[in-house]
Amino acid sequence: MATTLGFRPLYQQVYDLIVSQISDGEYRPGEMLPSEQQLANQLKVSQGTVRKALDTMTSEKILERRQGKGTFVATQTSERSTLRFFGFSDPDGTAIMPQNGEESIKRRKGTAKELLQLDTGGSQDVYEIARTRLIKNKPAIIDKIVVSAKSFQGLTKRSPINTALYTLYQEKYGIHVISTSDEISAIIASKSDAKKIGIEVGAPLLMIQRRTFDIHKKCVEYRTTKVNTQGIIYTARI
Amino acid sequence: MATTLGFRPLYQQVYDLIVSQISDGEYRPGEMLPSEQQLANQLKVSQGTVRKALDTMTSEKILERRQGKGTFVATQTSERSTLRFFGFSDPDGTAIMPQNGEESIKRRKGTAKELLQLDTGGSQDVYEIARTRLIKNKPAIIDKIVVSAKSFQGLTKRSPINTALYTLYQEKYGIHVISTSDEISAIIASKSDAKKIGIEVGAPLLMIQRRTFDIHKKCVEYRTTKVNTQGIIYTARI
DNA sequence: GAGTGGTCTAGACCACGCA
DNA sequence: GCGTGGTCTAGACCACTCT
Repeated sequence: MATTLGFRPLYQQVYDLIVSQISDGEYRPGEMLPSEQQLANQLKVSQGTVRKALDTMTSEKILERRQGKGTFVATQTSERSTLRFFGFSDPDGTAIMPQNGEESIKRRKGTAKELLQLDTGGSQDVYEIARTRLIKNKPAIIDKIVVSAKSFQGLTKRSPINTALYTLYQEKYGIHVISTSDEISAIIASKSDAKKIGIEVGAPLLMIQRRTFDIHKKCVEYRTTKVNTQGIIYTARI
Repeated sequence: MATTLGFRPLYQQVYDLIVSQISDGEYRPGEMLPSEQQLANQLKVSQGTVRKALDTMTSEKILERRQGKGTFVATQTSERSTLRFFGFSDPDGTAIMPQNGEESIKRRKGTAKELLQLDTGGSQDVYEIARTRLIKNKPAIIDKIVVSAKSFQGLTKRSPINTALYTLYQEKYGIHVISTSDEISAIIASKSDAKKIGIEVGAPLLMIQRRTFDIHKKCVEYRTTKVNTQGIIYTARI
């Protein structure tokens, strides 16, 4: 069955296998997986063991299960991808979907800090996406997004990026985002910040430094977001 | 076993029962629950069904299970209670534990907004705890904490509060905190803010408006925290 | 009616903690 | 060595979806 050393429970082995099949593209987003019974037969384990693996993946939002239909690889719809972890809302609580504004992408050497945060797999080059985003048609958010150039070949050619970024990562680069970690602070708008989103120098901005992790717990994106929180609220739920 | 209408799965009924026993004080924090087998016999369900309920409660941090020992009602240690949901850290990532500074508690009528957010059960009175907290012996955090007076009888007499608040809620008022929801924005320090934590008027502050929920998903606390993020970072993980 | 996931059971064996 | 939780199995029946 397994050597005692380095033993992993069967259901975790099943979990690992299916995760790697998803990240290898054997099962694509939206696609239906074989039924529990079929998987159990293929893998020579009981249905209960398969279920435990699938249930874990469901709670991690990697899969979606629908009674009477089947088990599906989760898709990142554009709404979900932005709001999935943390999102913006009106003071009255209704969710806000920022629209994309100006955007530029360039390739450059990563700074020491960026390479420390990102899991580049040895490569030194990164893409930097700079963009503004609009709330109610007014610029309110400044994003600087850094990703490994190695993992995102040809990203500059995709500009302007019209879909949500996490959707792009998934569909074009096979990167399945499952978690984020945010560091949040308050800063004063610099001259260039103020110009980009039409506020005075010295106005308060929320700064969010986010690391984004894929299905393998690898850090695939390092993002700095600055938000003018006049009339907007950043929400975190747990 | 159950009428088709209003049916709840057995494991959810078990879950509900144990949750209410914990909140009624039949099982106290730190106490050991009966074994799976004993519970199964008492409740006339299979061990697997009990396990599913206990596993859910474990993932919600209501219980802790230790192989070979037993299942225990979770306790809020003072470190965990502050850092459990979101916490403060140095720019280099090490966690910071703020110390309590000045504190005052008063009883008053709740504002419309507070009564809307809080689950007061009809009562109009609230306690407001105003306090500052120190980072590296310097005032850096301003808290305003509002709770229902009905649920927290005699709170003024407990001042100054030396333990972590969530620990107090649990030990003295039988309120078991299990989740929070934060709204975050950036503001400019007012004159009174500036005075309290020794910064200039107009400096940027992070403002966190938090609702805290107990084991019954009831909102038991509405808290406004203002943080001077010079040299401190507020961290959120998901 | 056939196929899917959802619930529930009964029983086996393993790994851990402790006396 | 005993009691605990952790893993795994095999099989039953239910509820939902689609044809």
